[in-house]
Amino acid sequence: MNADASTKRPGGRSARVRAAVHGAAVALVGERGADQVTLPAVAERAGVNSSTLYRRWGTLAALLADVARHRGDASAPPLVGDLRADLENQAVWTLAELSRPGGIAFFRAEVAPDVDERHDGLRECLHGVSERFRPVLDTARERGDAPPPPSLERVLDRIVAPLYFRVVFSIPGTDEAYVRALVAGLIGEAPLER
Amino acid sequence: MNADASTKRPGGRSARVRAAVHGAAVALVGERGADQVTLPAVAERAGVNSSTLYRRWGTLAALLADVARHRGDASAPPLVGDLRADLENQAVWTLAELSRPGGIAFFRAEVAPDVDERHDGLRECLHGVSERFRPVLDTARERGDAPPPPSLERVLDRIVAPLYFRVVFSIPGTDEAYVRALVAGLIGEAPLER
DNA sequence: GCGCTAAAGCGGTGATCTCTGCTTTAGTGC
DNA sequence: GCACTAAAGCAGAGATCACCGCTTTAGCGC
Repeated sequence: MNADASTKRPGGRSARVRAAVHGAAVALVGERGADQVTLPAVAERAGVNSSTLYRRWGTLAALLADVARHRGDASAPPLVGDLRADLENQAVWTLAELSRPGGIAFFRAEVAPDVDERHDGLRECLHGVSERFRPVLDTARERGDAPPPPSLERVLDRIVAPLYFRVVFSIPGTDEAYVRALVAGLIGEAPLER
Repeated sequence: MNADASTKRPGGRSARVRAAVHGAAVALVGERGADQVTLPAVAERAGVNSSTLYRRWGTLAALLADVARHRGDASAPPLVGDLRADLENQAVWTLAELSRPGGIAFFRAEVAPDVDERHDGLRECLHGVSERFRPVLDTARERGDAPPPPSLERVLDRIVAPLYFRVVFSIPGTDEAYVRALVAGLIGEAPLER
């Protein structure tokens, strides 16, 4: 569970192993699905001894959760200062992240861990999503936008939830245009009725 | 894979075994979580030999998908002929079904099966949800309701998706009142702003 | 360079799972 | 009732996984 890159010895080897393992995990989950992946399999693909994985991560769920956490760090789009644009950007990025090979698999992994840790994984995942949208709404409110921005809860219901739902069920037509329609439906001047 | 109750010999014993296995699966998933359940464990709880499970279902995912399919058959609420009431009833029932112990676990099981069958499981699950709401909209349309009912896609986005999302992330306050607010937000005369 | 030590590698062990050939039980049609 | 056979039970083999003591490697501070 402690898998901070910055714990004790972040130098060469640990970091290399970490990177190799993360890469192998992403690859395997992408091509087999999270259910068909085991720690030994990841270890072999990464060219690393499996005992290392058991020591550093303990369980597959913990490893996948770790991967998910550090996935797409520092790639989130910046705020531009316009509510509609920012909502669209964050939503499009969220959609893209979910749609990446194994995207939902990692989402599921974070949701899935053993019953004890399940709640933590869930909270963390939801927190991550929320924190991507909260600044958007906060700055809009501080800016004093004409119609005050919707609540975070509403954004989750009207934008994030449909995205997750549609990606999980791979409903066709879930693209950028659809995201824009969702945003438009939420903050008014809905152009196209879907 | 083929697990129709009505294949070759639906008589006494097969049906009993089937029921025992389904019950054991529900119990175990409910108390341990789907990840901690194995076919031998289900077999033992059901008082059935594990080879039977391997022969009839093959994999845990297939078993759970089978259970999910036959879960809550014939318990869905009837149509009363009023769009709002019917939407609310179906949505409340869906929420209740998802919230049952292991509810999301079974949802996930249907979503999860090995990559080959994943698409089938997904399609079937989505189809099941859709078919609960489609009649509601169809009858409303045939009835010639004043504002025509929303599209099925819209119902999925605005009602079903938030429910799934909130149950998966166990967001508090996801109850009957919330469902009514969702419906109200969709078909107009939204009473309470959330 | 040189020790120090965190972390990775190696090998092995017990437990569990998955699957299969054969036997036995018990519905179903006559 | 009685034969027929689908389906369940039994037992065991092979594979894999989870885990752990010990050894070896290689960053890091001096």
